[in-house]
Parts: sequence; C-alpha cells; structure tokens
Amino acid sequence: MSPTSGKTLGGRRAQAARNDEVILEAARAVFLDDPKAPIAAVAERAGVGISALYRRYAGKEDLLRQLCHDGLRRYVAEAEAALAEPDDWASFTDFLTRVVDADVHSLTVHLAGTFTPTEEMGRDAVRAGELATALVDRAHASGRLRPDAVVHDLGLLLEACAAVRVPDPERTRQLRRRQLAVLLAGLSSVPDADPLPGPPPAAGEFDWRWRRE
Amino acid sequence: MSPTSGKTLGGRRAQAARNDEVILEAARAVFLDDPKAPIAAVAERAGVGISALYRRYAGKEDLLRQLCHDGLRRYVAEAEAALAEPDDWASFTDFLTRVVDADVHSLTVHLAGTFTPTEEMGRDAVRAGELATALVDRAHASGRLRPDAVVHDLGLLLEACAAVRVPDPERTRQLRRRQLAVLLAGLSSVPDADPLPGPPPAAGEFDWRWRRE
DNA sequence: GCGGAGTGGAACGATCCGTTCCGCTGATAG
DNA sequence: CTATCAGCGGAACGGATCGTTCCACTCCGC
Repeated sequence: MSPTSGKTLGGRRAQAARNDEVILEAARAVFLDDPKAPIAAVAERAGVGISALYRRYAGKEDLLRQLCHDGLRRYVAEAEAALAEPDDWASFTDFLTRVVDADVHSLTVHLAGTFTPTEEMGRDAVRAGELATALVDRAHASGRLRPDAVVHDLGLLLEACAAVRVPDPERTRQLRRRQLAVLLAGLSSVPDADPLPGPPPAAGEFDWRWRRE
Repeated sequence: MSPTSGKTLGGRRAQAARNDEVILEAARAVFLDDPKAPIAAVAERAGVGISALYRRYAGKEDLLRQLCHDGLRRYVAEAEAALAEPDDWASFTDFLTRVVDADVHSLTVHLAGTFTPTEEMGRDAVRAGELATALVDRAHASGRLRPDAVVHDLGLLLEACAAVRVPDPERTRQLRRRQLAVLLAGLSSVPDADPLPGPPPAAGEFDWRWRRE
C-alpha cells in the first residue's frame, strides 16, 4: 500500500515526485538550447545533484530518448486533436501552430542521432506520418492549400520555424508565428501562381538524421 | 623578385598555392557540415597534413574568422550585384536566390560566436545591412512585396532556408529553392491578406549570436 | 531509534582536440 | 652538383570536457 495512506504524500517522497517533473523540464530546456550540453548542466538547471538524474535514467542516452519520445507523442496528440476539428483548413493550421509553439520539432531535429530509437518510437513515427498525411489531405480538400504542396513540405515548414530562436522564449514564439504566417501564406492557393520548383520533398529524405554513426 | 622569374610558378610553390584554395574549400565544407568539427577533419578532407593549416592560419579561430568574413564579403558582393539590376523585384529575388545557393547564411549562423570579430567585419556587417535595406526598399517600391514585410524579415527567411540540409548538396540546393519559393510567395502582396502577426523582427534581435561567452 | 530511499557532489577514467614539434623531401640558389 | 630551407606530414603532448561511479550524509517512515 502507498505510504502515508494514499494521502498527498509529503516530505521526501513528495520532493522525489516533484523532482521527476523538474528534471524533465530542465532537460528539455537545456537540450533545446544546446543538444550537446553536459548532463551536469541539466542537474544544475534543475537545482538537483547528478545522483538525482542517474536514479531515474540509466544514462544520458536514456534521458535523451525519453525526451524525444515525449516530443513525438505530443506531435501525435496534437495531430489527433486537430483531426477532431470540423474545419479542414483550420485543423491544418491549428495543428501547425500548436506543434510550432510546443517546440516539438526542435526536439526531434536536434536530438536525432544521439540515441538508438526504440521500436515503439518507430511505430509512433509511422503513426505520426499517417496523421500528417490525413491533415494535408483535408487541407487539400478544403481547397485552400496549393495543389502542388505535399505532405513532406510540412517537414520543410517545421524546420523553418524551429530554426528561429532568440534568447527570450516568448519572443521566439512570436517570431515563429510570424514565420509560420509567411509560410502558410506561401502555401495557400492563389489563382495564377508559379508552381513550386524542384522535385518535392520525399518520404525518406528526412530520415538521415537518425542514422547512428 | 619572384622566383622562376614571374612565370607560372611550378613545383613546390605551385602545390602550396593550390593548397591555399583546397584548404579553404575543405574548411568551408567541413564547418558547414559541423561547426564544431576538429581542425584535423579539415586537414583530412583537404588531403593535407595539419602543418599545412598552421602554416597559413594562426589557429582555429583565425581560420573560422577568415571563413566567416569571406561569407560576409560574398553577401555584400551579391547585394551590390543585385542592386545593379534594373528590375526592382527581380533584384530582390535574385539576391536571395544567390545568397541561399551560396550557403552564405549557414556560415554566418553556425560560426557566429566561435571567434572574436574584427573591426573590418563590423564595418562590412553595417554595409551589408544598408544594402539589404536598399533591396527591401526597392522591393517595396515595386509593389510586389507585402507592405508589412520589413528588412529583418530577411533574417528569418535566410534562417529558414539555411535550416534545410540533407546529405546531398545538390538536393539541398533544390529543397532550399523550394523553401525560398514558398517564402517569397508568402511575402508577396495579395489583395486581402491578414497582416503578419507580432512585432516584426527588429535590428538587434539577431546579434545575440555574436556575444562572446 | 533504525534502515534505507533519496541525494549532493567530488573524483575518476576515457575521450577529444588544439597546438607544437621533429624529421623528411625536393625545389631552388649559387 | 650541393647546400639550404620552405613546406609539409603526422606523432605526441597537455589541457579540457564529460559521462559515470561512488561514498558520505540526510531525514522520512516504520
């Protein structure tokens, strides 16, 4: 049975439970800022010792994997939420806005290749791809997405937004929204526009990051 | 007087002169791929020994600075060339296309902060800013640039294009052109568009990279 | 009180990287 | 032809960094 009889547990246990959160949050912040940051930086930011980290994670790679998987799950969750919306175009733009705001893509991009992915992550990645395709299909159906845009243009778009980063997080969010607005305007259908150049981005072209060296 | 009497110098001297080029090219490629790459990687890629590097540059920082300064000069040169064109809008788009193709922005972005800039770089940077403003002014004059776009939106745009990178350089160029096309479409004036959100990017907001830690 | 879960942080060992240095080679001057 | 030395290759060095381990300490829960 749970100690302190199921009540809100206090003292040492509470501190530990709180640390779970604090550490993950700190890790997110630190590795988002510098993917190669030392583990000690995470501990410092979290205001805990290094032991508190190694009690929870087998090693650095384990922490990184968890962090990245969380991001992937968030991506999937946002996509599912967006697909529940009735408006085709709004579900598309809302999804992108939420993913950009949550900085999910940065996580994936910067941390890719620093750990060996689990099978579950593979399955989630496939699922994410399916959901993205569904969103783009609906956007096409709405007629507001230019016909020559493809699913994997989302990759380019997210990359572009994730690339925006200034020291202040809130300002970063604002600038990313601006970037997103420009990109969405560029992806909107207009009567007589030049077609997008080059072979469109294809399926495997963003997987190279995941190659373990 | 020059050895071998001013003729096309051959043998050892020729090899040395050729190495100047080869090394710079290798450094560009290597540091573009990984800004934190070791100097040895540059030497290996250039097919020379480490001594060949240290004969030319005082140290790593010196090489990085040179490389970055070259990029800046290229930026200025492209801007000047573009301003010489008669068509306002074309000078704008051509400039961006050339800068994106040349991967100049990546150089600046990734290498920023890894060395102490020289005063001359500061002057060149100011000049670059003036030229960019002139280009944007002309683009506005042409009426094809949406009125709420500002000079520093170029920073966001270049950032977005530089963020696109796949292993194959030629494919990278293609995808960047596509990205650029979307962004330019997004920055084009259309009759009744929503205004771009948030305070527009301002002057000092991209300088933070240069803070030496 | 006592046992041990939870922790802080010093210490260790491995790795990496910038820089130096020494010995070699072959072009060039005389 | 020979002495010289610019130019070079790459081993070796020393410092820095970082992941991980380990031990002493605290204080909750029984």
